[in-house]
Amino acid sequence: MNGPATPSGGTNRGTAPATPKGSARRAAVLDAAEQVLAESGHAALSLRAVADAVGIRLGNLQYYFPTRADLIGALLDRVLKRSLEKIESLAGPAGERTSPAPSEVIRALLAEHADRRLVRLFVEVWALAAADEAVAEAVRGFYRAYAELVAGMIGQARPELPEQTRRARAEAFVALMEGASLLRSGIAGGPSTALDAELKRLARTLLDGD
Amino acid sequence: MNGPATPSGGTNRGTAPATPKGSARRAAVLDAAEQVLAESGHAALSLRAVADAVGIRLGNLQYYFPTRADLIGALLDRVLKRSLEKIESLAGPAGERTSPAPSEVIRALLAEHADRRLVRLFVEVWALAAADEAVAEAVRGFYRAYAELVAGMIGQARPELPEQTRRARAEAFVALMEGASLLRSGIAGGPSTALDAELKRLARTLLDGD
DNA sequence: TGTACATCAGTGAACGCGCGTTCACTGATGTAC
DNA sequence: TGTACATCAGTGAACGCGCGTTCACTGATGTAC
Repeated sequence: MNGPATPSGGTNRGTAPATPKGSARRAAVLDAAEQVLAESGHAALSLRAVADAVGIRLGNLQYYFPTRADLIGALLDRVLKRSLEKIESLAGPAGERTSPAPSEVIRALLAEHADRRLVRLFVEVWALAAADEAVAEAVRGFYRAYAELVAGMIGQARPELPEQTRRARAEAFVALMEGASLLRSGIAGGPSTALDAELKRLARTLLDGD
Repeated sequence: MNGPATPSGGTNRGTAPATPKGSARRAAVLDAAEQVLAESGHAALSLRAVADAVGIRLGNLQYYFPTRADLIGALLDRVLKRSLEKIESLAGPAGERTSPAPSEVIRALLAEHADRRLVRLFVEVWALAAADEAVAEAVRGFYRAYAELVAGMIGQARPELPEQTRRARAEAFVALMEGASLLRSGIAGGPSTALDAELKRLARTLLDGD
């Protein structure tokens, strides 16, 4: 406690890591945080719990994420970015006509949230958004981009539809999928092949119907 | 601290109140807890915060709800019970043919979750369910009953449909409505009359279409 | 109408605990000369 | 190839705080006789 005087701590705390090891650690911390969030909810997402899960010390975790808000913010960014990339890879780039068939996209999206961990993660994200306007803005951005991609798909199948109709159908499609994730994941109901068939039928009429 | 010996505290702690005043207080506590949960999320739902909101002391609140789990459990029961009663009053009793027209039911349900406070409450309930299997069971029970009511309505409009189809359609209807609440409430998107129209169209095909 | 007593409702203080955050420090790694 | 130095990564302890819970107690209200 009475060693040589130092400047005010490290010089790079909380910024992007400059080293392979550093960025791997950072990713490992986010992985563990995701796990805790999906399994136990954000009330249980303490810095100590995450540090334990990674196997590092609290102070070390804070080298990467100085505050809890930093950790949650980075986690949120990564979850939304990853999910959007996944959807992009399923649907094809927004403006192009390289997409797979609608029924294939629907099947893939439904398969995506057979992953209960992912669904729970999103439910937590919704709850965070409900209580924090900054989070809500990020979440709305995600769903805007998601709907945009779906609207692009609809435009390929039914190019004569007016822009506004495509948009509305795309949003209804997203609503159906997100609601379905609740019903199919064990939170609000269990899996059911009859429901899946009905969802596919309905989703198809939204993508290329009428 | 050295007064006369007493038995182990009060005799009725945590059970149903026996007095008009008592049950009014109990309801006021639950009202305040709902408010805190909807506005700030369940991480902010502390016994002290609720007691402050009601204007009573912590110890007094604990006369009605000895533990946090008691409070959250009672809150959850009341929210689900109320919502189901509301849906019942909109759809008419399960077995009878006194229901209003499908389009009217859809309109009323969509109007219901124009109430952002209610939507946020449900998002918190989903998050609680995601992290607690006992809560999840109660939530699934609610959605089972909700879907049952919808299946009954479908049965009135399309009595020739097999039971399983009615059920699947009812679940898809519920999924659509719950997803729509996210998209329309500011959590995952904003209100849109074009989306509303699309949702109504889609919901009608589920209730009496084909 | 009065009195004794049980129950209901409410008070106030203390407890131990886990939390986010701050801080001084140390060891490992890279880089300039 | 060696050395000096800056930066990166990690350690360990302490802090003040709000939390759920426990507890002994008091005042208000109802009820039996």
